[in-house]
Amino acid sequence: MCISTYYSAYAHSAATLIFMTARLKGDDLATWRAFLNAHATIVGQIEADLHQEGLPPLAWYDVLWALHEAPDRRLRMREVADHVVLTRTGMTRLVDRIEAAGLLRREPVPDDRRGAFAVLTDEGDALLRRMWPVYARRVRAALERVGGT
Amino acid sequence: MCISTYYSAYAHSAATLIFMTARLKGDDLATWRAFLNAHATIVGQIEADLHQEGLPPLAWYDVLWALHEAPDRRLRMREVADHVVLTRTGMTRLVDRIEAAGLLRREPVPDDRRGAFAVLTDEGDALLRRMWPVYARRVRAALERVGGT
DNA sequence: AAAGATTGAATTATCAATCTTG
DNA sequence: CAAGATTGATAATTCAATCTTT
Repeated sequence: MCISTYYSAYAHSAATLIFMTARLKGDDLATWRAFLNAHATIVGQIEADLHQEGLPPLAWYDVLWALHEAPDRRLRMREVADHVVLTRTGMTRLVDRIEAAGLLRREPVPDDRRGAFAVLTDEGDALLRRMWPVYARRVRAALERVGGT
Repeated sequence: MCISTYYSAYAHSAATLIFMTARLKGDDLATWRAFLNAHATIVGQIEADLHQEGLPPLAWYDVLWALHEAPDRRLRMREVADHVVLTRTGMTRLVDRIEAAGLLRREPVPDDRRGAFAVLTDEGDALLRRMWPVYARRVRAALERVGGT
């Protein structure tokens, strides 16, 4: 199994993916550095493409996508932070910026007056759809290079 | 082949690693999200461990390690930036901090008076060796989980 | 007191402009 | 003018402290 499979919260989906890995020699360092290189390269390409097209960075995409997938297109602040893997405080500020751009709005939580929902707006949904092809192009290219179907 | 193999600049080494990947269905999005999750999780664990032990962050390790591997334990600023995958400007500041900590020193380049070398100091080498086991523990754990030798 | 979320101060990263040398 | 590297202004991230509600 490849590193990424184990940590996947998405491998359960209908789209089954099976990674088989054989390492002839157990050089963990080289394996890990290869992994880091792949990540930096692909993420860098995606960020460059988005910037080129005048679109927001990857972090915004992650937030918008998480909201898009959620029931009623809304998540608690805490849940957003968990999805995006960012500190709570960083999330507050990031959501501030995305909200200022009109891509999401905050709403109170009926049952719990401490909390706040982040809710995807129609504008946010529209932008998400504009970002997707740019994002997907690079991901697909990266995966084709390694021999995917 | 796994994503990471293709992008590896290290796969040429004596420690041959062969990743074979088969995806039964071509769900690139799920594959990619698995990859992102793996990266965020493992890097987060390493950073947490380093902080716990009172050691510098991963970025410092990357710089020190690159210098350690280089001939005469030195690299041009540009070369360091390439190894670590960071902007030139960010590299200047990062090297400033590491230099202030005494872990490396700048030296002029004989042939090219524009340039500067970053040279690993003995203190830097010593710290690198203290960071290594903390770093390696997590990497090894991550790779064992996916069935490596 | 603990959980959810925000704010202020300090660190770190990014963008454009600058300076020196080739 | 292009390459190597740094600097200044700006934006984003992190840490600790705060505020409200449970």
